[in-house]
Amino acid sequence: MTENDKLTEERIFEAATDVFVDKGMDGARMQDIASYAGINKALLHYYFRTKDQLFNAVFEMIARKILKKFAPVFDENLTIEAKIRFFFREHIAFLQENPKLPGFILNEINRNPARIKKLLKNIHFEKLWEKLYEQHKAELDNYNITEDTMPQLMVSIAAISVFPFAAKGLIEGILEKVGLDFNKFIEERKEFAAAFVIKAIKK
Amino acid sequence: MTENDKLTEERIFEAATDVFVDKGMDGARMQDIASYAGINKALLHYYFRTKDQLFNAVFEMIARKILKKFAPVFDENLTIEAKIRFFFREHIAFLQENPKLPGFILNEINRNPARIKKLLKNIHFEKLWEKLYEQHKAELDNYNITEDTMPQLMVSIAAISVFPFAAKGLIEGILEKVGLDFNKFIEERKEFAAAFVIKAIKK
DNA sequence: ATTAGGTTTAACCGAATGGTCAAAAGTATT
DNA sequence: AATACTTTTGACCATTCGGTTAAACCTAAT
Repeated sequence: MTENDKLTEERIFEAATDVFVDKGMDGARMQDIASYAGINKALLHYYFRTKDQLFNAVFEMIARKILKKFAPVFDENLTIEAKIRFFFREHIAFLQENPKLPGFILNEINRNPARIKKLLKNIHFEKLWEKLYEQHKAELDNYNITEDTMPQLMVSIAAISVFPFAAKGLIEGILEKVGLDFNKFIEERKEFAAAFVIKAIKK
Repeated sequence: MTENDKLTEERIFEAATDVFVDKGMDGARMQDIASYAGINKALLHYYFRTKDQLFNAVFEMIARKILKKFAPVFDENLTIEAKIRFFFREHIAFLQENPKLPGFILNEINRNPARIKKLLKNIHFEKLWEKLYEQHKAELDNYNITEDTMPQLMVSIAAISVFPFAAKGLIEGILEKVGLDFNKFIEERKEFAAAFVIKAIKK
């Protein structure tokens, strides 16, 4: 029973994840999720009372998954440059396996900015900030990184990693027209991005 | 009459633009657009037969508007560095006035990747490419730009400019938590981004 | 004043959608 | 086998939504 339970609920959850990520909250249909999970629509409401509830469960799971991917940046004991290389390699690899996540997340943040504030509440950026600073204090003399430009740098790094996936349709289209392959472009990007950023910040 | 015509149709179009950009195709409601334009819902269908037709009109207008903003990069007679500075200054300024466009465009591209291919059909990237190369042939010795890395560079530049707006809700939330203001962050970004990219590509 | 044209509206329609319900089916306990 | 409980289903409901229609309204020409 409890075994079968888990199976059904899990099947629903996975189906919901697929459909929501693909169509977004507004575009997703409960019937689609049910069909995709191979069950009756009423059973959806039996396990997750409303569409909102189901969506929230999916969204939170995905958000947690993503935040987890960022964590190593603050933990790993590496030099600045090694960390940058590590980040792009791991993060882009993650996005290669989940190429639709950026578009989904960005869109849903736009649709409901309040939700994200709730998620951010439990993260103490000042602490992470200080931790990061402590880790690399000695190195910083060799780089053009100040307290002012740090947020700019972080956003730029995120942008360089995430944007190609958020704009996949567009970039894929353009690359195709000049005879290039999106997947190869992404594969090369892991190295390019790291070198690019390192060069930009080095004194 | 024809004066009033223009006024009504224009009012509808502007209302539709606002609502579509805000809610996306799936989230937008014809009734909302009608109310926003101060007219009856039936009148919407009188001027634009279907929701799809209205949406396509809005989308194409916006796409054209954006592409126009990119054009100067290929025309202006400036050095590479001046062009990069010019681009970030102008493009970010444009996004400051239209902060919701990136999210809208990216989301709709995801929803219907076929549409973008149709739009790209009329743009000949190979020609723009060559034109750009001709313009800066003499300068290129001073920069680490090759045929291989050119697409990576272009995407990175776009990413650095567009991403903060596409992820506005998220970035705003994080900046707030460390006592920073999004608008100021963006204002400073014009200069930072240019310096960052120039430093990254300089030999 | 009447006619003819486009413009605007209220009322309505059918399909789709999120959600409910009562009954059926399945399972475990006694 | 009977009982009690959970899971699953088909049928159904209320509302929302894109879209239609016929009539009212407005304006200009005759």
